[in-house]
Amino acid sequence: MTEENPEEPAAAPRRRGRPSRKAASEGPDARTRILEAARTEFAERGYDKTSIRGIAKAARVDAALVHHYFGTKDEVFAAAVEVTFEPALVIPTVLGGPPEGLGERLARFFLSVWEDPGTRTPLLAILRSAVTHEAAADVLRDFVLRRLLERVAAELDVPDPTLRAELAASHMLGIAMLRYVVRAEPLASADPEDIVAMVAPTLQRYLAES
Amino acid sequence: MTEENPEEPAAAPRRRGRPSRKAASEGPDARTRILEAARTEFAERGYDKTSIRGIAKAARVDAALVHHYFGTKDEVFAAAVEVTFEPALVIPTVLGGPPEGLGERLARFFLSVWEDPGTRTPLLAILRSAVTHEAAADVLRDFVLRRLLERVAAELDVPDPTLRAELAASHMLGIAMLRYVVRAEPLASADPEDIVAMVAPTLQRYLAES
DNA sequence: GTCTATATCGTGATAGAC
DNA sequence: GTCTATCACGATATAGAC
Repeated sequence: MTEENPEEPAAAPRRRGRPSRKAASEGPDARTRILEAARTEFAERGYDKTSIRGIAKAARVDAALVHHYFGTKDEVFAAAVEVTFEPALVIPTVLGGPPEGLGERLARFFLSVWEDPGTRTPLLAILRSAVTHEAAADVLRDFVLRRLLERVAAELDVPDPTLRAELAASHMLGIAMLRYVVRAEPLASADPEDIVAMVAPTLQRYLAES
Repeated sequence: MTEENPEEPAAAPRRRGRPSRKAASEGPDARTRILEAARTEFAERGYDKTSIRGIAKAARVDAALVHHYFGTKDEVFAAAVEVTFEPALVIPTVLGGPPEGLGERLARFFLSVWEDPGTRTPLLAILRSAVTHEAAADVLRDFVLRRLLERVAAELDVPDPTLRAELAASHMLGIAMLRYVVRAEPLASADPEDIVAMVAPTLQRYLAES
Protein backbone atom coordinates (compact mmCIF):
# COMPACT_ATOMS: atom_id res chain seq x y z
CA MET A 1 0.00 0.00 0.00
CA THR A 2 2.77 2.39 -0.91
CA GLU A 3 2.10 4.18 -4.13
CA GLU A 4 -0.76 2.66 -6.03
CA ASN A 5 -4.12 4.23 -5.59
CA PRO A 6 -7.55 2.73 -6.29
CA GLU A 7 -8.65 5.81 -8.19
CA GLU A 8 -5.82 5.64 -10.65
CA PRO A 9 -7.21 4.11 -13.80
CA ALA A 10 -5.12 1.15 -14.87
CA ALA A 11 -1.52 2.37 -14.75
CA ALA A 12 -1.12 4.19 -18.04
CA PRO A 13 1.85 2.96 -20.09
CA ARG A 14 4.97 5.02 -19.74
CA ARG A 15 4.77 8.06 -21.96
CA ARG A 16 7.73 9.54 -23.82
CA GLY A 17 8.83 13.12 -23.81
CA ARG A 18 8.26 15.89 -21.37
CA PRO A 19 6.00 14.92 -18.50
CA SER A 20 2.66 16.62 -18.51
CA ARG A 21 2.18 19.16 -15.79
CA LYS A 22 -0.92 17.27 -14.82
CA ALA A 23 0.89 13.97 -14.37
CA ALA A 24 0.45 13.91 -10.62
CA SER A 25 -3.05 15.28 -10.58
CA GLU A 26 -4.98 13.11 -12.92
CA GLY A 27 -8.53 12.19 -12.18
CA PRO A 28 -10.68 14.30 -9.92
CA ASP A 29 -9.35 17.57 -8.57
CA ALA A 30 -7.41 17.70 -5.33
CA ARG A 31 -10.34 18.73 -3.18
CA THR A 32 -12.44 15.77 -4.26
CA ARG A 33 -9.56 13.37 -3.89
CA ILE A 34 -8.93 14.60 -0.36
CA LEU A 35 -12.57 14.10 0.53
CA GLU A 36 -12.64 10.57 -0.85
CA ALA A 37 -9.36 9.67 0.79
CA ALA A 38 -10.61 11.04 4.10
CA ARG A 39 -13.76 8.94 3.86
CA THR A 40 -11.92 5.69 3.28
CA GLU A 41 -9.25 6.46 5.87
CA PHE A 42 -11.80 7.26 8.55
CA ALA A 43 -13.84 4.23 7.51
CA GLU A 44 -10.93 1.83 7.74
CA ARG A 45 -9.07 3.19 10.74
CA GLY A 46 -11.54 5.22 12.77
CA TYR A 47 -11.05 8.82 13.84
CA ASP A 48 -8.13 8.41 16.23
CA LYS A 49 -5.88 6.36 14.03
CA THR A 50 -6.53 8.49 10.95
CA SER A 51 -3.97 11.24 10.43
CA ILE A 52 -4.05 14.27 8.22
CA ARG A 53 -0.75 13.12 6.80
CA GLY A 54 -2.24 9.74 5.98
CA ILE A 55 -5.18 11.32 4.21
CA ALA A 56 -2.84 13.57 2.27
CA LYS A 57 -0.69 10.65 1.17
CA ALA A 58 -3.72 8.67 0.01
CA ALA A 59 -4.96 11.69 -1.91
CA ARG A 60 -1.47 12.33 -3.31
CA VAL A 61 -1.38 15.88 -2.04
CA ASP A 62 0.60 17.77 0.54
CA ALA A 63 -0.62 17.58 4.12
CA ALA A 64 -0.87 21.34 4.35
CA LEU A 65 -3.35 21.31 1.50
CA VAL A 66 -5.79 19.31 3.57
CA HIS A 67 -5.76 22.01 6.20
CA HIS A 68 -5.95 24.65 3.56
CA TYR A 69 -9.18 23.27 2.18
CA PHE A 70 -10.93 21.96 5.25
CA GLY A 71 -9.29 23.37 8.36
CA THR A 72 -8.93 21.20 11.45
CA LYS A 73 -9.14 17.42 11.60
CA ASP A 74 -12.61 17.64 13.10
CA GLU A 75 -13.75 19.71 10.16
CA VAL A 76 -12.22 17.25 7.73
CA PHE A 77 -14.17 14.48 9.43
CA ALA A 78 -17.39 16.47 9.35
CA ALA A 79 -16.94 17.16 5.66
CA ALA A 80 -16.13 13.53 4.94
CA VAL A 81 -19.19 12.05 6.60
CA GLU A 82 -21.57 14.86 5.83
CA VAL A 83 -24.25 12.68 4.38
CA THR A 84 -26.89 14.01 2.11
CA PHE A 85 -28.60 10.88 3.45
CA GLU A 86 -31.96 12.56 3.36
CA PRO A 87 -33.99 10.62 5.89
CA ALA A 88 -37.12 11.51 3.95
CA LEU A 89 -35.85 9.07 1.36
CA VAL A 90 -36.42 6.12 3.59
CA ILE A 91 -39.95 7.04 4.50
CA PRO A 92 -41.76 6.27 1.25
CA THR A 93 -39.47 3.36 0.43
CA VAL A 94 -39.93 1.58 3.71
CA LEU A 95 -43.07 2.89 5.34
CA GLY A 96 -45.04 2.96 2.13
CA GLY A 97 -46.68 -0.28 1.16
CA PRO A 98 -48.59 -2.87 3.12
CA PRO A 99 -47.81 -2.92 6.85
CA GLU A 100 -47.22 -6.64 6.93
CA GLY A 101 -44.19 -6.21 4.64
CA LEU A 102 -42.60 -3.46 6.73
CA GLY A 103 -39.97 -5.64 8.37
CA GLU A 104 -38.83 -7.12 5.11
CA ARG A 105 -38.64 -3.77 3.31
CA LEU A 106 -36.62 -2.31 6.17
CA ALA A 107 -34.22 -5.25 6.34
CA ARG A 108 -33.67 -5.17 2.59
CA PHE A 109 -33.19 -1.40 2.54
CA PHE A 110 -30.70 -1.59 5.41
CA LEU A 111 -28.63 -4.27 3.75
CA SER A 112 -28.68 -2.59 0.36
CA VAL A 113 -27.28 0.57 1.91
CA TRP A 114 -24.49 -1.37 3.61
CA GLU A 115 -23.71 -3.59 0.64
CA ASP A 116 -23.10 -0.61 -1.63
CA PRO A 117 -19.54 0.64 -1.03
CA GLY A 118 -20.56 4.17 -1.90
CA THR A 119 -22.98 4.40 0.98
CA ARG A 120 -21.16 1.98 3.24
CA THR A 121 -17.94 3.96 3.46
CA PRO A 122 -19.25 7.07 5.23
CA LEU A 123 -21.40 4.91 7.50
CA LEU A 124 -18.38 2.81 8.41
CA ALA A 125 -16.45 5.99 9.12
CA ILE A 126 -19.16 7.16 11.50
CA LEU A 127 -19.50 3.78 13.18
CA ARG A 128 -15.77 3.19 13.62
CA SER A 129 -15.32 6.68 15.01
CA ALA A 130 -18.45 6.99 17.16
CA VAL A 131 -17.05 4.52 19.65
CA THR A 132 -14.29 6.83 20.81
CA HIS A 133 -14.87 10.22 19.20
CA GLU A 134 -17.64 12.27 20.72
CA ALA A 135 -18.37 14.32 17.62
CA ALA A 136 -18.89 11.14 15.65
CA ALA A 137 -21.12 9.75 18.37
CA ASP A 138 -23.18 12.93 18.06
CA VAL A 139 -23.60 12.36 14.36
CA LEU A 140 -24.71 8.78 15.00
CA ARG A 141 -27.13 9.78 17.74
CA ASP A 142 -28.56 12.94 16.26
CA PHE A 143 -28.65 12.20 12.57
CA VAL A 144 -28.55 8.52 11.80
CA LEU A 145 -30.65 7.57 14.79
CA ARG A 146 -32.78 10.43 16.03
CA ARG A 147 -33.89 12.00 12.79
CA LEU A 148 -34.57 8.60 11.33
CA LEU A 149 -36.08 6.87 14.33
CA GLU A 150 -38.45 9.62 15.30
CA ARG A 151 -39.91 9.65 11.82
CA VAL A 152 -40.31 5.92 11.76
CA ALA A 153 -41.67 5.86 15.29
CA ALA A 154 -44.25 8.48 14.40
CA GLU A 155 -45.77 6.12 11.90
CA LEU A 156 -46.03 3.15 14.23
CA ASP A 157 -49.23 2.04 15.85
CA VAL A 158 -47.70 0.21 18.80
CA PRO A 159 -46.97 1.02 22.45
CA ASP A 160 -43.51 2.49 23.15
CA PRO A 161 -42.85 3.22 19.47
CA THR A 162 -39.50 4.94 20.01
CA LEU A 163 -38.14 2.12 22.15
CA ARG A 164 -39.32 -0.43 19.63
CA ALA A 165 -37.80 1.50 16.76
CA GLU A 166 -34.54 1.73 18.66
CA LEU A 167 -34.50 -1.98 19.41
CA ALA A 168 -34.94 -2.63 15.71
CA ALA A 169 -32.11 -0.21 15.03
CA SER A 170 -29.92 -1.91 17.62
CA HIS A 171 -30.29 -5.19 15.82
CA MET A 172 -29.28 -3.67 12.50
CA LEU A 173 -26.38 -1.85 14.14
CA GLY A 174 -25.21 -5.11 15.66
CA ILE A 175 -25.38 -6.83 12.30
CA ALA A 176 -23.36 -4.01 10.77
CA MET A 177 -20.78 -4.37 13.53
CA LEU A 178 -20.35 -8.11 13.16
CA ARG A 179 -20.62 -8.29 9.39
CA TYR A 180 -18.75 -5.19 8.24
CA VAL A 181 -16.55 -4.07 11.13
CA VAL A 182 -15.51 -7.17 13.05
CA ARG A 183 -16.17 -9.49 10.09
CA ALA A 184 -17.22 -12.42 12.22
CA GLU A 185 -18.25 -15.61 10.50
CA PRO A 186 -20.61 -16.96 9.39
CA LEU A 187 -22.46 -13.64 9.29
CA ALA A 188 -19.73 -11.85 7.35
CA SER A 189 -20.07 -14.20 4.40
CA ALA A 190 -23.78 -14.91 4.58
CA ASP A 191 -25.98 -14.20 1.59
CA PRO A 192 -27.78 -10.88 2.06
CA GLU A 193 -31.09 -12.41 1.14
CA ASP A 194 -30.68 -15.10 3.79
CA ILE A 195 -30.11 -12.39 6.35
CA VAL A 196 -33.16 -10.51 5.15
CA ALA A 197 -35.24 -13.64 5.47
CA MET A 198 -34.10 -14.22 9.03
CA VAL A 199 -34.16 -10.65 10.28
CA ALA A 200 -37.34 -9.39 8.65
CA PRO A 201 -39.72 -11.15 11.07
CA THR A 202 -37.83 -9.66 14.02
CA LEU A 203 -38.12 -6.12 12.70
CA GLN A 204 -41.72 -6.80 11.81
CA ARG A 205 -42.50 -7.82 15.37
CA TYR A 206 -40.82 -4.75 16.86
CA LEU A 207 -42.41 -2.28 14.50
CA ALA A 208 -45.85 -3.60 13.73
CA GLU A 209 -46.91 -6.16 16.27
CA SER A 210 -48.28 -5.29 19.67
CA MET B 1 -14.41 4.43 50.77
CA THR B 2 -13.39 5.46 47.33
CA GLU B 3 -9.98 6.73 48.29
CA GLU B 4 -8.26 4.71 45.65
CA ASN B 5 -10.99 5.12 43.10
CA PRO B 6 -9.39 5.80 39.72
CA GLU B 7 -12.18 8.18 38.80
CA GLU B 8 -11.19 10.48 41.62
CA PRO B 9 -7.72 11.81 40.80
CA ALA B 10 -6.23 11.78 44.28
CA ALA B 11 -8.03 14.68 45.88
CA ALA B 12 -5.92 14.33 49.00
CA PRO B 13 -5.24 17.70 50.64
CA ARG B 14 -1.71 18.89 50.34
CA ARG B 15 0.29 17.63 53.29
CA ARG B 16 3.15 19.45 54.87
CA GLY B 17 6.57 18.09 55.58
CA ARG B 18 8.38 15.19 54.14
CA PRO B 19 6.13 12.99 52.01
CA SER B 20 5.43 9.62 53.48
CA ARG B 21 6.90 6.81 51.50
CA LYS B 22 3.53 5.10 51.60
CA ALA B 23 1.53 8.15 50.59
CA ALA B 24 1.41 7.07 46.99
CA SER B 25 0.85 3.40 47.57
CA GLU B 26 -2.25 3.12 49.71
CA GLY B 27 -4.90 0.57 48.98
CA PRO B 28 -4.17 -2.47 46.83
CA ASP B 29 -0.64 -3.04 45.65
CA ALA B 30 0.66 -1.26 42.59
CA ARG B 31 0.21 -4.17 40.23
CA THR B 32 -3.48 -4.54 41.02
CA ARG B 33 -4.07 -0.80 40.82
CA ILE B 34 -2.42 -0.70 37.41
CA LEU B 35 -4.60 -3.50 36.16
CA GLU B 36 -7.79 -1.88 37.41
CA ALA B 37 -6.78 1.50 36.04
CA ALA B 38 -5.97 -0.06 32.68
CA ARG B 39 -9.38 -1.71 32.53
CA THR B 40 -11.29 1.50 33.16
CA GLU B 41 -9.07 3.55 30.86
CA PHE B 42 -9.44 1.11 27.98
CA ALA B 43 -13.17 0.84 28.71
CA GLU B 44 -13.74 4.57 28.65
CA ARG B 45 -11.39 5.66 25.89
CA GLY B 46 -10.71 2.64 23.74
CA TYR B 47 -7.29 1.32 22.86
CA ASP B 48 -5.97 4.16 20.74
CA LYS B 49 -6.79 7.02 23.06
CA THR B 50 -5.54 5.19 26.13
CA SER B 51 -1.95 5.95 27.02
CA ILE B 52 0.45 4.23 29.36
CA ARG B 53 0.93 7.59 31.03
CA GLY B 54 -2.80 7.90 31.58
CA ILE B 55 -3.01 4.46 33.11
CA ALA B 56 -0.04 5.23 35.34
CA LYS B 57 -1.57 8.49 36.50
CA ALA B 58 -4.89 6.82 37.32
CA ALA B 59 -3.06 4.12 39.23
CA ARG B 60 -0.86 6.73 40.94
CA VAL B 61 2.35 5.07 39.82
CA ASP B 62 5.17 5.98 37.51
CA ALA B 63 4.68 5.24 33.83
CA ALA B 64 7.83 3.15 33.72
CA LEU B 65 6.36 0.85 36.34
CA VAL B 66 3.58 -0.12 33.99
CA HIS B 67 6.13 -1.27 31.47
CA HIS B 68 8.09 -2.96 34.20
CA TYR B 69 5.15 -5.15 35.21
CA PHE B 70 3.40 -5.78 31.91
CA GLY B 71 5.68 -4.87 29.02
CA THR B 72 4.26 -3.23 25.93
CA LYS B 73 0.91 -1.51 25.60
CA ASP B 74 -0.52 -4.53 23.80
CA GLU B 75 0.46 -6.76 26.69
CA VAL B 76 -1.12 -4.35 29.15
CA PHE B 77 -4.33 -4.53 27.18
CA ALA B 78 -4.24 -8.30 27.03
CA ALA B 79 -3.73 -8.51 30.78
CA ALA B 80 -6.51 -6.02 31.43
CA VAL B 81 -9.19 -7.78 29.41
CA GLU B 82 -8.06 -11.31 30.06
CA VAL B 83 -11.40 -12.58 31.17
CA THR B 84 -11.74 -15.65 33.27
CA PHE B 85 -15.22 -15.41 31.74
CA GLU B 86 -15.55 -19.16 31.69
CA PRO B 87 -18.01 -19.78 28.88
CA ALA B 88 -19.02 -23.00 30.61
CA LEU B 89 -20.68 -20.79 33.17
CA VAL B 90 -23.30 -19.66 30.74
CA ILE B 91 -24.24 -23.11 29.60
CA PRO B 92 -26.11 -24.43 32.64
CA THR B 93 -27.51 -21.02 33.50
CA VAL B 94 -28.98 -20.33 30.11
CA LEU B 95 -29.28 -23.61 28.29
CA GLY B 96 -30.52 -25.51 31.32
CA GLY B 97 -34.22 -25.31 31.97
CA PRO B 98 -37.23 -25.53 29.73
CA PRO B 99 -36.55 -24.66 26.08
CA GLU B 100 -39.46 -22.25 25.86
CA GLY B 101 -37.75 -19.98 28.41
CA LEU B 102 -34.39 -19.92 26.62
CA GLY B 103 -34.78 -16.46 25.09
CA GLU B 104 -35.76 -14.90 28.38
CA ARG B 105 -32.94 -16.54 30.34
CA LEU B 106 -30.42 -15.41 27.75
CA ALA B 107 -31.71 -11.84 27.64
CA ARG B 108 -31.68 -11.60 31.41
CA PHE B 109 -28.22 -13.11 31.68
CA PHE B 110 -26.85 -10.76 29.03
CA LEU B 111 -28.25 -7.67 30.74
CA SER B 112 -27.12 -8.75 34.19
CA VAL B 113 -23.58 -9.08 32.91
CA TRP B 114 -23.68 -5.63 31.38
CA GLU B 115 -25.44 -3.94 34.29
CA ASP B 116 -22.78 -5.08 36.75
CA PRO B 117 -19.84 -2.64 36.52
CA GLY B 118 -17.41 -5.36 37.45
CA THR B 119 -18.20 -7.43 34.40
CA ARG B 120 -19.16 -4.50 32.20
CA THR B 121 -15.80 -2.76 32.34
CA PRO B 122 -13.64 -5.36 30.61
CA LEU B 123 -16.38 -5.98 28.06
CA LEU B 124 -16.59 -2.27 27.34
CA ALA B 125 -12.83 -2.20 26.94
CA ILE B 126 -12.98 -4.99 24.39
CA LEU B 127 -15.92 -3.47 22.53
CA ARG B 128 -14.52 0.07 22.42
CA SER B 129 -11.18 -1.26 21.20
CA ALA B 130 -12.29 -3.99 18.81
CA VAL B 131 -13.52 -1.40 16.34
CA THR B 132 -10.04 -0.12 15.55
CA HIS B 133 -7.55 -2.43 17.25
CA GLU B 134 -7.05 -5.78 15.58
CA ALA B 135 -5.90 -7.63 18.69
CA ALA B 136 -9.07 -6.57 20.47
CA ALA B 137 -11.16 -7.64 17.51
CA ASP B 138 -9.50 -11.03 17.76
CA VAL B 139 -10.52 -11.31 21.39
CA LEU B 140 -14.08 -10.40 20.50
CA ARG B 141 -14.21 -12.86 17.60
CA ASP B 142 -12.35 -15.77 19.10
CA PHE B 143 -13.33 -15.66 22.75
CA VAL B 144 -16.51 -13.71 23.36
CA LEU B 145 -18.13 -14.88 20.15
CA ARG B 146 -16.67 -18.12 18.88
CA ARG B 147 -16.17 -20.02 22.09
CA LEU B 148 -19.55 -18.95 23.31
CA LEU B 149 -21.53 -19.22 20.14
CA GLU B 150 -20.29 -22.60 19.11
CA ARG B 151 -21.32 -24.05 22.44
CA VAL B 152 -24.73 -22.49 22.28
CA ALA B 153 -25.17 -23.44 18.64
CA ALA B 154 -24.29 -27.04 19.44
CA GLU B 155 -27.32 -27.26 21.67
CA LEU B 156 -29.79 -25.85 19.19
CA ASP B 157 -32.22 -27.96 17.26
CA VAL B 158 -32.78 -25.57 14.36
CA PRO B 159 -31.42 -25.17 10.83
CA ASP B 160 -28.34 -22.92 10.50
CA PRO B 161 -27.66 -22.92 14.24
CA THR B 162 -24.46 -20.87 14.07
CA LEU B 163 -26.00 -18.18 11.92
CA ARG B 164 -29.00 -18.02 14.21
CA ALA B 165 -26.81 -17.84 17.29
CA GLU B 166 -24.80 -15.06 15.70
CA LEU B 167 -27.90 -13.10 14.76
CA ALA B 168 -29.02 -13.33 18.37
CA ALA B 169 -25.55 -12.17 19.41
CA SER B 170 -25.67 -9.30 16.94
CA HIS B 171 -28.84 -8.02 18.55
CA MET B 172 -27.31 -8.09 21.99
CA LEU B 173 -24.14 -6.48 20.72
CA GLY B 174 -26.21 -3.70 19.13
CA ILE B 175 -28.07 -3.14 22.38
CA ALA B 176 -24.75 -2.93 24.22
CA MET B 177 -23.51 -0.40 21.66
CA LEU B 178 -26.53 1.87 21.90
CA ARG B 179 -27.15 1.55 25.63
CA TYR B 180 -23.64 1.49 27.07
CA VAL B 181 -21.32 2.96 24.44
CA VAL B 182 -23.28 5.54 22.47
CA ARG B 183 -25.86 6.00 25.22
CA ALA B 184 -28.73 6.71 22.89
CA GLU B 185 -32.12 7.39 24.36
CA PRO B 186 -34.60 5.99 25.20
CA LEU B 187 -32.68 2.72 25.31
CA ALA B 188 -29.92 4.04 27.56
CA SER B 189 -32.38 4.79 30.36
CA ALA B 190 -34.85 2.00 29.81
CA ASP B 191 -35.62 -0.41 32.64
CA PRO B 192 -33.64 -3.63 32.17
CA GLU B 193 -36.72 -5.75 32.72
CA ASP B 194 -38.59 -3.87 30.00
CA ILE B 195 -35.75 -4.64 27.63
CA VAL B 196 -35.79 -8.29 28.65
CA ALA B 197 -39.49 -8.45 28.01
CA MET B 198 -39.10 -7.00 24.53
CA VAL B 199 -35.96 -8.81 23.45
CA ALA B 200 -36.62 -12.28 24.87
CA PRO B 201 -39.13 -13.28 22.16
CA THR B 202 -36.65 -12.28 19.47
CA LEU B 203 -33.88 -14.42 20.92
CA GLN B 204 -36.36 -17.21 21.47
CA ARG B 205 -37.31 -17.17 17.81
CA TYR B 206 -33.71 -17.22 16.62
CA LEU B 207 -32.59 -19.98 18.95
CA ALA B 208 -35.53 -22.29 19.34
CA GLU B 209 -38.05 -21.75 16.61
CA SER B 210 -37.72 -23.22 13.19
C1' DG C 1 11.51 -1.96 43.11
C1' DT C 2 10.92 2.63 41.84
C1' DC C 3 11.60 6.69 39.29
C1' DT C 4 14.51 10.13 36.42
C1' DA C 5 16.02 11.07 32.09
C1' DT C 6 15.99 10.53 27.51
C1' DA C 7 15.88 8.58 22.71
C1' DT C 8 12.91 8.49 18.92
C1' DC C 9 9.03 9.19 16.61
C1' DG C 10 4.40 10.90 14.83
C1' DT C 11 0.87 14.11 15.51
C1' DG C 12 -1.99 18.65 14.46
C1' DA C 13 -1.40 23.01 13.15
C1' DT C 14 0.67 27.40 11.31
C1' DA C 15 3.67 30.79 8.94
C1' DG C 16 5.42 32.06 4.96
C1' DA C 17 8.28 31.34 0.64
C1' DC C 18 7.55 30.60 -4.27
C1' DG D 1 -2.50 27.21 -4.92
C1' DT D 2 1.13 24.47 -3.41
C1' DC D 3 4.74 23.03 -0.52
C1' DT D 4 8.80 23.69 2.81
C1' DA D 5 9.96 24.37 7.36
C1' DT D 6 8.93 24.41 11.87
C1' DC D 7 6.61 24.59 16.46
C1' DA D 8 4.79 22.47 20.43
C1' DC D 9 3.25 18.52 22.12
C1' DG D 10 2.53 13.77 23.62
C1' DA D 11 3.33 9.08 22.55
C1' DT D 12 6.00 4.33 23.42
C1' DA D 13 9.79 2.46 25.12
C1' DT D 14 14.39 1.90 27.25
C1' DA D 15 18.66 2.64 30.00
C1' DG D 16 20.25 3.28 34.15
C1' DA D 17 20.65 5.85 38.75
C1' DC D 18 19.35 5.15 43.57
